[in-house]
Amino acid sequence: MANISDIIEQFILKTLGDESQVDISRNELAAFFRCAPSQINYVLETRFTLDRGFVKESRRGGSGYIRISKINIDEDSYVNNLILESVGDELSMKRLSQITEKLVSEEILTSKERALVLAGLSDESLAMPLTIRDSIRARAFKNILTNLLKETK
Amino acid sequence: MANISDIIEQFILKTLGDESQVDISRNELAAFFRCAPSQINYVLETRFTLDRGFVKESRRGGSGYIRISKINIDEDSYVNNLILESVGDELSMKRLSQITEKLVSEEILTSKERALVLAGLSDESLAMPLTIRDSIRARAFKNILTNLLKETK
DNA sequence: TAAGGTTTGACTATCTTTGACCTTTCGTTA
DNA sequence: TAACGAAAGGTCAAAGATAGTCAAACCTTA
Repeated sequence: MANISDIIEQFILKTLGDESQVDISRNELAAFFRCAPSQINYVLETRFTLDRGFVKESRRGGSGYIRISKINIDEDSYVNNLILESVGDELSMKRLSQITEKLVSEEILTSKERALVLAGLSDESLAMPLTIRDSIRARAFKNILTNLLKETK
Repeated sequence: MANISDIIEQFILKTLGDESQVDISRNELAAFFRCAPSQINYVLETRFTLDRGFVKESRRGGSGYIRISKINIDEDSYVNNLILESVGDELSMKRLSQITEKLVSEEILTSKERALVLAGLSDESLAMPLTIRDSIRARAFKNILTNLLKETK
């Protein structure tokens, strides 16, 4: 963990703290970390994703900014939305990892439960052609989520 | 015992020492031992296997790494035995249900965790030909159990 | 000397960093 | 008030940095 992207990610998370949103200046941040401004976009794209529970808005021009907000969720409707829309017909391991990360932070899953899900639906577990792996994973994960809704009640 | 693979194996074991995990850099190690980088993969594949109690993760790109973790293979002989012997190469839903029931009664799994596993590995989740479904399920379940050992540690 | 383990290298996949060029917004000035 | 320029942020592709895969060549050993 010595690459600049991880460091910037940590910095932003720390800046966020318990707040639900934070405004940053792309150029200032880039200057502070002595990196290309587009590096900031890269960090935002790869780490502050919707799957991890972040939403971004921004504005250009004088006094422009990038605002990062944590989404706050109603448990059932969040899980419902995952099942009905967000997950879709194919699910990569990477997305699964991010989504379950968010579920843990919302205490919908424990981290042990997350680990079980990740292990059970890993590429290694689903030893089959790439073409169908992601669709099996999507289906299995949606089944798990459906089960979760049942449990809650 | 003078081949480079054995030497690298010893080196990694020594680096691990009492720690439960260690991160290595494939290229650095290869350079240090003046061997092809893929030699490192060979050593990991043949010597740091699940059966011997190791789990690996890795990341590519800038500041990539290979992380090797020891799992607690002797301590939970019941789970370990399931992995190595009882589950086998094929696993029906019925048998999975029985085994996980037992795991719940042994308090190795909570009933919610059991429900997640059953949902994720159900026939419906694993929508594929019967001929391979049970073998995929066996493999996935063994991965889950292995992970359980990792958590325990 | 056949079988199986080891070594190597070419090719591939993934993640990160950088820079050139594009677009939007705002304030100023003719 | 339209035009312009400065001050943001956005996009994209190339280059760099790692790790993974696979098969051929090589070596050891029963």
